[in-house]
Amino acid sequence: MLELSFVQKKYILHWGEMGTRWGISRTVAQIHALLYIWPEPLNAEEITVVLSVARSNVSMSIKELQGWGLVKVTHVIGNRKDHFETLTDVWEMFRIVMEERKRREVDPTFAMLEECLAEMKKSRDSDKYTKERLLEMQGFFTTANKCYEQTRGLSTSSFRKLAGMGGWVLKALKLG
Amino acid sequence: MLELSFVQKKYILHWGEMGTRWGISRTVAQIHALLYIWPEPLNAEEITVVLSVARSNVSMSIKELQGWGLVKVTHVIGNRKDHFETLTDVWEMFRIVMEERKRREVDPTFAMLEECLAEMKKSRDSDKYTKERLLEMQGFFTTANKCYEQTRGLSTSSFRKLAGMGGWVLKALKLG
DNA sequence: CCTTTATTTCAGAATATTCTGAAATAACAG
DNA sequence: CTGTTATTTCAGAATATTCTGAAATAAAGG
Repeated sequence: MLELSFVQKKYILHWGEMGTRWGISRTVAQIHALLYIWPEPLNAEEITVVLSVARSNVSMSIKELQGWGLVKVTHVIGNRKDHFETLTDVWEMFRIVMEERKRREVDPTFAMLEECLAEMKKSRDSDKYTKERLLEMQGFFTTANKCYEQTRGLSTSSFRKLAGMGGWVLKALKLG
Repeated sequence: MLELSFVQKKYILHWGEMGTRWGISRTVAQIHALLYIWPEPLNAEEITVVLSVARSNVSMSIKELQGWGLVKVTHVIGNRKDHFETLTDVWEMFRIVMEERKRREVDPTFAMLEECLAEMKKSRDSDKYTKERLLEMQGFFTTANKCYEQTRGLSTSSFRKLAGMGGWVLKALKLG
């Protein structure tokens, strides 16, 4: 019967901890970790047993992971239970999380800044300083977003190649 | 008496919301937002009043922000209260946060992976698949860290310049 | 249909986090 | 020293989040 080794437990527990520091619930992060290190797709029942959490918690957490696009359903022949698996490509995983967080947090912040500046204009708000700060923040987000756009589509191998090259930033800056 | 405009409130509330999504307490994020858009350093009492939170909460939250290196104490002549201010350079702020999160979350994860792999070696763990996954994860962190090292020291102006250039990643890859 | 198995939903319990208020401590001025 | 002002600490209240268990719903097999 499916049982975790010492190392596997360690990895899963650590991942759960990290999750909570980034606004992801412990169980969600643990399930993701489990699927990542487990060689075959697992069904909800198995996850329940291995992580010692309620069946319903597994159900909800998997929904959450599916919402992030990190977990997919598969089926095992001769077994009608849903089985779940996650990506093995970590860079791809990272890319997906970035994309989602951008959509959920960065875009709304962008919109908020836009609204604030529009509001100031409309009401002829004379607060120079606040306006300046809002513009600076908007500028940062715009610039950061441009950088992101340039790297979001990179394949794992391009990413590795890029990182392997020393000082490409300086090279790029000189070329500019 | 120090009072917030509609736009200022909107900005601060939004920032508080965003904070909670990234594991930062609401008050901590709000104080940071307030200091960011306020033209002069504020003392704890003023922050208490403006944000309607307990004096002690302000005290603890400022400690937290100082721990992140995002808030500094200053003094106003003729006033012995501590006054607080934050950076105006957003890129610098971002850099500081990245550096801290790396120290608090990425480095320990690195260590954990190292420990797991060492443990597997020592106990002659024959679980090929888990080992493979751990190595892949370690590889990702190593590569990501290299990328980070290449950009951590960039000044705001270099950062802007880089973002302004189209397709530097591709250029850099060709040069590689 | 009816039975069995699988999954989801959701109210409220359990837990974790944040925040408050009171008390302790510190810093200063006279 | 002593009184006053400023700051910090921390137990527990308030709140927010996560998780459970029971009940509802869905899906499949006969």
